Amino acid sequence: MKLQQLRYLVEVSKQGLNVSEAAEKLHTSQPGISKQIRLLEDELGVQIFIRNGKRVVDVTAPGREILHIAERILMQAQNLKRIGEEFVNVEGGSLTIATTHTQARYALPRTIKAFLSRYPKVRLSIKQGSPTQISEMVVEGEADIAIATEGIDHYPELAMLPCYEWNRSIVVPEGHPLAALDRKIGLDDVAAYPLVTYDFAFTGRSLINRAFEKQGLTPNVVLTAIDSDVIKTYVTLGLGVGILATMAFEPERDRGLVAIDAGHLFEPSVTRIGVRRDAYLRGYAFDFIELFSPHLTRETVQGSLLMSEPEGEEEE
Amino acid sequence: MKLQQLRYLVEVSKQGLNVSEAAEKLHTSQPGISKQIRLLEDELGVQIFIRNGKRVVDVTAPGREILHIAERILMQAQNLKRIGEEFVNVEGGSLTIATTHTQARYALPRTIKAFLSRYPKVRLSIKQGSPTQISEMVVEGEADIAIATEGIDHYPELAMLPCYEWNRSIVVPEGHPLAALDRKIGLDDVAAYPLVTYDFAFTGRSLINRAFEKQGLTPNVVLTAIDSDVIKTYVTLGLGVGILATMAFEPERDRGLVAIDAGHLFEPSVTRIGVRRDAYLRGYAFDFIELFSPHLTRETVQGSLLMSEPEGEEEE
DNA sequence: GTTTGTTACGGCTACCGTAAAGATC
DNA sequence: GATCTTTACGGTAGCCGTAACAAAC
Repeated sequence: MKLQQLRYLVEVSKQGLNVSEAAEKLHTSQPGISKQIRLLEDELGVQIFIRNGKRVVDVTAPGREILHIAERILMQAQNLKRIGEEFVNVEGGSLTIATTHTQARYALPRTIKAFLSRYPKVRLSIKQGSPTQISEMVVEGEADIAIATEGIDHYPELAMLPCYEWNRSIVVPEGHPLAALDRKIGLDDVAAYPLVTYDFAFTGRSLINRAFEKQGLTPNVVLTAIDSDVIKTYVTLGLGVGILATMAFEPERDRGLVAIDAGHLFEPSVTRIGVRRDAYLRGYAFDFIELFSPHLTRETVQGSLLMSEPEGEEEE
Repeated sequence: MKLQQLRYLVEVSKQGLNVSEAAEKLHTSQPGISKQIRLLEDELGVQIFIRNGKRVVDVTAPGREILHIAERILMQAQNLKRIGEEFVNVEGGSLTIATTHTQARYALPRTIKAFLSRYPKVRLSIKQGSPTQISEMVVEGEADIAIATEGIDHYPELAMLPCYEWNRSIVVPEGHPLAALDRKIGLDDVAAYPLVTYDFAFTGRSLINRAFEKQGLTPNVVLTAIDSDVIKTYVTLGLGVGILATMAFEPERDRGLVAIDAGHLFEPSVTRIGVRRDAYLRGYAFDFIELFSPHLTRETVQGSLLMSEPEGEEEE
């Protein structure tokens, strides 16, 4: 049994059982892959792929288990290389954070700044995307750490660590009737105006909808954006009332706008850090997490990684 | 990076950093091992072994982590082969139980009988040893399942699943004064006679000592044995009073002896099943566990395997 | 007919084992 | 001096890639 054979196997599965594409991705020839997979099947004594004549059409039952374990082996082989890098160059290396606009724009800058001055030699890169994209980046190994709110569950490979809770605010232009309200604002007050808020795939948008539904209100959402700056821009233009994360409102910068706390209108959201359970994290990655959320020490994080991984059956 | 290199690495470490012995164990040449380890070190960019001139004297810090992961990779490669066997021959295969005399003699026969009639093609073998030996057999992969009482903790590689609690009995020859006692037996009654009980390394012997100590009594142990049959033999000969597991007393067979329940004198002991967390268990292995302890279903066991593994630093 | 997977074959890498030399105890 | 590890070197297994063939959509 050789590691390459496992690599071939996993890649073929990843490419939708297409040997040719797998060969291209791995910069090698189809026949090589075909042969090595055959050899592995012979050695293990089981068919891994079901072939219809000469076409790979499915994975056998043992094949599914074998693929699962093969992935774990390859992941750990990766980890070996990382350990090497870690010790060769304790301070240097790279760290990739996958996150949403809101986190990148408002929550992370403080952490990033502290991290960069502590580890000037680490090449830090940030990838932006939807919560789903972010999770997949980490699952695929394209990013080391995911930071996002909601929308990230059923990935058995990921451990999700709660960082902090946050609430929402209603944002209106100065002089807007809602700003002059002399009582606590209610959902019905908000629902009376056209709304501007996050896109559906993002930051607990479903949570906002639920809050309205519960009171039998149907909000009139006239614009959905994936980032808070766009929302604020259109609120300034008078297009409607904005609902966004409280942290995304900066009084000094956002002149002309007024924020009204809406913590009592919507359930708080929880921002979480996600990492692959079986990935080897560099020392500075743990420090990054701790800088972002001080209660997540290295010990806490490593502890959570090993807890009850649901035995998820992954379907394509 | 190749699997063989990892195999070499782990074997050298196992053989006390002696490359020559590792070569012999693996039926290959020393130079081969030396070279491959060098190549791996080059590839990873770290020294794994510390060499004093030409002699391997220690493992570096990164080396320890690398060894740890390498072992896991090899274990999973083993698992791949097992999956092969499992599916080639669902009913056949082998299962090795490591256990103590008491379990093998009194607790297991019922389970074994049921198992053999269910899986007549499985080659079942039982290895006997002290709790420590048993645990090591499973850690080393020489046995699949350990069954023992106490004395098995700090092995981070093993998951220990509680099976049942049991109590002890005092065993005396017929006509012995303790048998005629008209009140509940006390520790002081027992301490008045010479005692025959388990060897120190076994079945909660320390627990017996503690019970006496707590009451300020110093028991006079005249004979320690590693199996219950020996204890009963000497009790029959009048050498002293026996303390053994209640299940080890069989009224029909042990004529001439009387058992007195001592559940109130000593804390109950818990018998546990131990398996390697990262081993792949054949389907029938799960069935064996469930036959032995019905509450340990396949789901329960697999669940426990993944729980909080303490990050143990293993020293040689 | 086009795409896709297997078989056949040749080149070449690199692994393994033997032999010898260097180092440590 | 004995044990142990590394270096040097030759044989060979096996991996890879090209080319041709076969099957499926």
